[in-house]
Amino acid sequence: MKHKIKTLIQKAALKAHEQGELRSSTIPPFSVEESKSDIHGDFASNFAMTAAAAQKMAPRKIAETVIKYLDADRAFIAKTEIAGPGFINFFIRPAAWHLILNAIHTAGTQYGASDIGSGQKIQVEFVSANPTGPLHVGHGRGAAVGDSVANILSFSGYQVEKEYYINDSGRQINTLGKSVFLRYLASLGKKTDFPDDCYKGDYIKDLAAEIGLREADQLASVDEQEAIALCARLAAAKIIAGIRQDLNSFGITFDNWFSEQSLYDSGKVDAVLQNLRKQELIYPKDGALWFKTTAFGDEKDRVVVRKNGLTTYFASDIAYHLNKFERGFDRLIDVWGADHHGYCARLTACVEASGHKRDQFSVILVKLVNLLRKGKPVAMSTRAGEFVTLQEVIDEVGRDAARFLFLTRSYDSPLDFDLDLAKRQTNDNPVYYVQYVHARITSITRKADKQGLKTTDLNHQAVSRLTSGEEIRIIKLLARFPETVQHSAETMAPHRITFYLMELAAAFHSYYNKHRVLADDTELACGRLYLIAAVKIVIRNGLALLGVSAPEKM
RNA sequence: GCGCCUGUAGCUCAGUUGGAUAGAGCAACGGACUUCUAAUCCGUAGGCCGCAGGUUCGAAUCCUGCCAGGCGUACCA
Repeated sequence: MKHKIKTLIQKAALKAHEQGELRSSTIPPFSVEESKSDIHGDFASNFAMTAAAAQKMAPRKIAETVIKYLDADRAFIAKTEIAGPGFINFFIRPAAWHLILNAIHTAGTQYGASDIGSGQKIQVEFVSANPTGPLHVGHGRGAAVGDSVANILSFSGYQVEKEYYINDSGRQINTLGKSVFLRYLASLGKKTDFPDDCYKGDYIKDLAAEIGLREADQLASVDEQEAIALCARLAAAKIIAGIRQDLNSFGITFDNWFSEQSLYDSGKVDAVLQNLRKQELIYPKDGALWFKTTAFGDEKDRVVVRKNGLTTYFASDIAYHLNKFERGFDRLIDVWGADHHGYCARLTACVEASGHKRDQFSVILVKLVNLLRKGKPVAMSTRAGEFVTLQEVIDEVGRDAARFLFLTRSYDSPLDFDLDLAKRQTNDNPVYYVQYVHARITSITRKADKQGLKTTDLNHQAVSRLTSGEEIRIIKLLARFPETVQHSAETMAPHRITFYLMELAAAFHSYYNKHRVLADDTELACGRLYLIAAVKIVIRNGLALLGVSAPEKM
């Protein structure tokens, strides 16, 4: 509808110029926005103001001229007005709004979808928690954001693949093996020191017991280093299986699980380093090898191979991201915790060094989750074994509530997750407010079915009865859904969907309390049923993008 | 010190990429269930959009400088 009005204005301006009433034929960038207040109509354009400089005319005068030549379809636009400094306000006829409902019913589950991605292959990598312990609440936020972003992009015409990167190589995995092995020895009654840098959680003891039970012979027959390596391998596999299960119960599945170790095994890391060395982007200094990331805007160069000959995490990360491009992705999105933001510049550098464009790689930095208990912060540390797992939260708060809660603010903003609040006040959670709309509508249509009333057949006569302010307001909101999704895709911001749904839910609940859907007047009832069925479609589509269910009953 | 992010109602946060009178949810107060699900609704109250300049028809939004907070600033991941 906005687009339609925009074209009307452009045509009018050109026509006015032909008739000599406007000096210039240039059309400056201008906008058509929804009016905030009904007094200003349904849409407003700032064309006259932005054109003032080029036309050397007063904005209100330009507005007058444009309106004079506006070839407005009278079935569409009821009237136009000039207001304030030169806004052109458009008042849309209800009949024009009614057409939206038909479009929603026709599109169904696809209402809100678009092809702005035009089939581009895009990869979203998220969670990627180290396999050294179960997922905790903090990971939950990244999981909710990543999955939702993937949903939204896919709905917007991108070809999306979701990937989990497993850091199954390097020091922390060795530490894991050591922790498990030491707990195993302790369980045999051998006295051992348990160093501070080892993982102290109870889950380590469980792993040790399990691995000990199954691999006792093997562990006894090899030396300590091999035993640790064996423990590491088995424990990591076990933990990954657990993580996969936790994510499943959070409603999240990945298209691909990518192993860091596989990059070493296939020689990809070495190959990439050699390649960069040929390009003279890697140089030796102080006994280590450095990547010249400063050539691409990083503040200092970064080590890829340490003095002791071991590669850094960054080295395998370079190989990993280049490998992503080799797999044919046009764009890469990484979802990271905000505490990793120091990493952005160097990874962007390696993307550019490999001949790709800077904007083909973006990082979503999700701010920290502050876990609170009775309003007081809870310290969390995987190493110390002090954390509340994601699974615990899902069990106590519920999957839908948890996912919705994680998406109730921009990821740029830190999130307080009060356990007691989330557990105790489940009824106050906004997710129920939105889901309740879906359940209510289902309940009404169920009753209508019994009365033999049709809810999904288009009846122009009935729909034309939808003239109340509340009804038009709801239709306007429904009309805004597709652009909300697109905007959310462009900015990779799922919380826009969340806020949109809360607004739509508010409009519906308010309407419900004021007007009776199953009115005595059968024709009116049919019109209203057609309307609320459209609301149901949009609520369902929106919740689906967030990974939240739309219940038939509550 | 430098870099990134954040400062909006008592609290937690939105704010349609620069638009008209800045919005929600909690919390507070007062109302609405013989009627489609009260997990709901209606009303009242609450503001120097951190501060100071600048850009222009117009700024919470863009620029500069301060102030406050968070995170980062490894041959850790």
